[in-house]
Amino acid sequence: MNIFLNTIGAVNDATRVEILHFINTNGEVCVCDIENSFLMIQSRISRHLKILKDAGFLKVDRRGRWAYYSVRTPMDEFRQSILKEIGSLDIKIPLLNKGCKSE
Amino acid sequence: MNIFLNTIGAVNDATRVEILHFINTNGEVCVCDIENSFLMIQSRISRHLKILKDAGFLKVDRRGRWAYYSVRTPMDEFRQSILKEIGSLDIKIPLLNKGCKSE
DNA sequence: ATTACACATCAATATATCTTGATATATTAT
DNA sequence: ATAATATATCAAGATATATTGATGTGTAAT
Repeated sequence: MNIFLNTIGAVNDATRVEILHFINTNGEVCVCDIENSFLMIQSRISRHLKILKDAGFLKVDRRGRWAYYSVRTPMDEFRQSILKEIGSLDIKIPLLNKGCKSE
Repeated sequence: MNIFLNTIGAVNDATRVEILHFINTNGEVCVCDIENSFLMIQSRISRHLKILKDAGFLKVDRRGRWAYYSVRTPMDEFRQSILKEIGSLDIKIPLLNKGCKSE
C-alpha cells in the first residue's frame, strides 16, 4: 500500500506532472534546464525531482557538476499507464530553454 | 489536468483505497454495510464514497432508503489500470458485515 | 586555495486536505 | 403526521504537503 500511495502521491501535483511530461517529451535534461524552462527557483525543482525519482518515475545520471534526469527504464506497467495517461492530457509545458552557464 | 488530478487524488488515501478494494471485492454494497464492516463513523464513509464516485470509480443506485455503491461500468482504461494495481496489492479489508437494521 | 556554478537539503511559513461531530435531508413504516 | 433509519453536508480543528530563502556539498576552472 505504501509503495502505491508513494507512486500516486508523486503525480498528485500539477507541477510534478508538468515536469514529468517535460522530461518525457524532451528526454534527458539537467536541473538547470528545467529551472530555466519553468522559471522556478532551483530548490523547488530539486525537491519535485527527488519525489519523482523516489517514486520510480525518473532516474538521475550525475556527470561532472550536472545531474541529468530522464524517465526511468525499464518501467513497470502501472507507472507506464500513468505516463501514458499524462501524455494523453493536453498539458502546456514550456519550451526547453538551456540554462547551464557553462558546459 | 484537473480531471487527472481529481482521479489520482481520489486514490491518494489509504482509507479510500481500502473502501474501493472492498467494493471491488464484494460487489454492490450499501453505505451501512461499509460503515458496519469498517467500523467507521457514517459521515467519514459518506465523504470518501462521494470522492470516489466524483472521481469516476464508483456509481450509486438509490433504492428505497438505501444507497448501493458499486464499481462503475464501463470504465476507461486508465481507471481500470488503477483498479488492477490496487487489486494486486495485498490490502487487508474487513469481512462484509451487513449493517442495515431493516431491509 | 579561491571562486563560480550545479545541485541538495533544511527550517519556517503558507496552503491544502482529512477527520470528526453536529446537523440537515430523504425515505419508509406506523 | 410522527418516528426511525439511511445518507449527505457543514464547519472546526488536526494533519499533511508545497513553497521559499538560506545554507551545505560537490565539481571544475583559475
